[in-house]
Amino acid sequence: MRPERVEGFGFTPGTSLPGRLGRTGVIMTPHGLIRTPAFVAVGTKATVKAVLPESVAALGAQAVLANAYHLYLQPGADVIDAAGGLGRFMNWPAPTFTDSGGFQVMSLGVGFKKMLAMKTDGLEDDDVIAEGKTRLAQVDEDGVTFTSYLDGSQHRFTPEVSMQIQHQMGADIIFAFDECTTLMNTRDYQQRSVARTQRWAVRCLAEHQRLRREGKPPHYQALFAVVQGAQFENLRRQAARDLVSLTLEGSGFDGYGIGGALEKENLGTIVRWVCEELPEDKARHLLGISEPNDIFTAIENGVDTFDCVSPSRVARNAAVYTVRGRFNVTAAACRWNFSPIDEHCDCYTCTHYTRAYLHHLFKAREMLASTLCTIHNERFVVRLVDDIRASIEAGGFSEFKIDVLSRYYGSHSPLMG
RNA sequence: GGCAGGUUGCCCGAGUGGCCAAAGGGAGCGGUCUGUAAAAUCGUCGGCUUAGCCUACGUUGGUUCGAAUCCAACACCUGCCA
Repeated sequence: MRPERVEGFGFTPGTSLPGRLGRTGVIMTPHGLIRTPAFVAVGTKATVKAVLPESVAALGAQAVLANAYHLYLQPGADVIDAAGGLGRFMNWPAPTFTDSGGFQVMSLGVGFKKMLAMKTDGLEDDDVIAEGKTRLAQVDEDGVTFTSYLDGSQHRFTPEVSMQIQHQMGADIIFAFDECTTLMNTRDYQQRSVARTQRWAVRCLAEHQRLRREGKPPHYQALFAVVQGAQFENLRRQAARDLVSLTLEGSGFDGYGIGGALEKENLGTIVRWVCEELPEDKARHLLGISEPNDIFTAIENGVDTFDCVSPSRVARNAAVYTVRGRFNVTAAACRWNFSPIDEHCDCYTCTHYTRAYLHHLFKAREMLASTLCTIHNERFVVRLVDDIRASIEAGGFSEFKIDVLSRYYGSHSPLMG
């Protein structure tokens, strides 16, 4: 597929969901269009793990999101710059995003998921760290000190550094450097953190504009601010309003990201609070979401694009999506099952391989297992979002949502074929 | 023929009188994963009527309150000597 070449950047809303914030639209980037809602595949280290770019394109992904922190550590933003930018470097001709490293403030700072599910009572914010983990990120007002997970060396990220790195790597859409907090942090900390993320946003915008003015930009890079505020309505709304009203030299952010601690039950509510404050003519990206129910919830509450590591990570660990729910192909029930993962799926994997074969590949620890299951899972999510877009345009979103979710979360086991 | 070492749960392998249904791996079985320190990680893993009982550490017999652990014989396996 040849991406359409466009000069600037922009977002044009299309069909709206009656009475709701959800809509279709088109994001224009120098490397082509993104028809929204859209799922953006994650390729943290400039590769969607285990899959060729041609396959990523073939499964319908419109854009790829890489990570500034990871690529800064390895191979270095200068290498990517010399290669002609992120897209050229990784042989991905379509639109690209880079995340700022803000998520790593949390993931390297406190550890991960187990922690997020734990009780927070009696813990000071500084105690919030996973057992047995070493804190690899330390936040202060000016920025973050990272300890490289690769070699232990110390690195300093500030809003300015993140902008410089992301400009050097040249993705079409870049994110402001934010602090991603967890649900475990106290309300007081969340409040101080959002305020700091706002101050960082100002610095990001200023540095972004300076770099655009003084640098030699290969093309227009769009800067998205990130709305934080955890589960608190006033923090979320205020954060969104502050970012929307922020302009320097007459221009502000090109779009908005929604990030941070999201209670699963309140995902829709939180997204709605934020999107109600955001202008209609700017794109909204929800960071890190991909479960089917979350996708519907996010879209109907105003999100245009989102990304998530889950489809690919889970695929490498043998879990696959079907219209009737998720299952692990390592399950014994797959050993003699010669049907595809999902009869309804049109992906390369489902049209060529059986559950029994994938089961075998995982048991034998063959790399192709990861490749094939990633192709399937990414296709599953991309297609779901494509179908949601079509249902909005056709006026049948609600029916489609009920239909999909009742089958996906219904009692029929996907292992039964 | 002689001397020495060995035989442990599906597999490998610790354990040399009670805290041993037996460490640790692996396999098997099941789960988890939401801006990727992830080809990671957790649980389970003899049976049952499961705070208890039964069956188990090559086989048979013995010592002992008590044996995978000590003794004897036998069966196989591995070295070295003839």
